[in-house]
Amino acid sequence: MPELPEVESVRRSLLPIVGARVERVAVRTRRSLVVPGDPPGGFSRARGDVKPRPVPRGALLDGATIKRLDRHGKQLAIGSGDGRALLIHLGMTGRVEIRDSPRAQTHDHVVWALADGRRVVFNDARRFGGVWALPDTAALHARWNALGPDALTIDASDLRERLRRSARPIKAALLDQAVLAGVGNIYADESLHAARIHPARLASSIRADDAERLAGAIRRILQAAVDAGGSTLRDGTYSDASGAAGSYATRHAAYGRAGEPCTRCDVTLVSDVIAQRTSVWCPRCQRAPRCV
DNA sequence: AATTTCTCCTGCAAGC
DNA sequence: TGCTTGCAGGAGAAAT
Repeated sequence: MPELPEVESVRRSLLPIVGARVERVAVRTRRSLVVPGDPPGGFSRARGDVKPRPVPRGALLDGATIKRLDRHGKQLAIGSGDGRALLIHLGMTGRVEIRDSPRAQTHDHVVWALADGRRVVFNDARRFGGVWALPDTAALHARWNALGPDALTIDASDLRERLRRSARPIKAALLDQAVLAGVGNIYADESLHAARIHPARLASSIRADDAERLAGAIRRILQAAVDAGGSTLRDGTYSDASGAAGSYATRHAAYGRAGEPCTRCDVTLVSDVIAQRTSVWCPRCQRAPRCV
């Protein structure tokens, strides 16, 4: 499942399309696309029989030259340089691929045909992801300003300030993109394990020393995962734009390891649902809060 | 206002 | 072998 390291790996692997011109765009699944004027939450979540609006010419960068690739948290922006941008959420199973072959694949939803013959494809089996057509830089800034700071550079005092007034489990707060942008279920469990913090502890109980360990763990783990090209799980769902898998899954200490020994103390890792997400932790290293 | 629950969707694994 | 069932989960909307 793509989180910050996977999205950053996708961004880097897409760099070879900077400078290319988009000749034409094919929308195969309108529901994976949101253009200005679509209902809140995107066309796919509209109630009733809402007729999809046509996609305005140029909204998907057709005719434009790709100038920049940016990322904030788990969101990727492909910009044309004149302010128009494509904002891409990978959701659970979303992929952006550069292909030489024109052959369509199952779950291809949007295809950008470049003037040099390559194709950039948004493919998403589970369709939790999508592409947002943004008309100008203000639209992109509005979306990204609504998110917390990028997790790769979070500092301890900022993190603590953001958690201080929250009566949720720390796990829920870390998954909230308005608190911190980029952490999902894998890296939340990895960071909490490294920082020795129980996932059910109240966010407001995080003290300065906890925040110091947690912010440091988040930055260190995310950077290591970026360096490894992200986490490709056994199901193989994730790979970058060139099809390369990431190797960080071999270094997971908590995620997916319930029932296995803790890498730090050998005690068997346990698992339960916290904040509506399967969570794995070490009952010795990450001490439980009183009422759990 | 803050927090939790519901919902979307498909592929895969386990069980019979 | 082929069916059913359960599970995985990001994040917006709806409910509490």
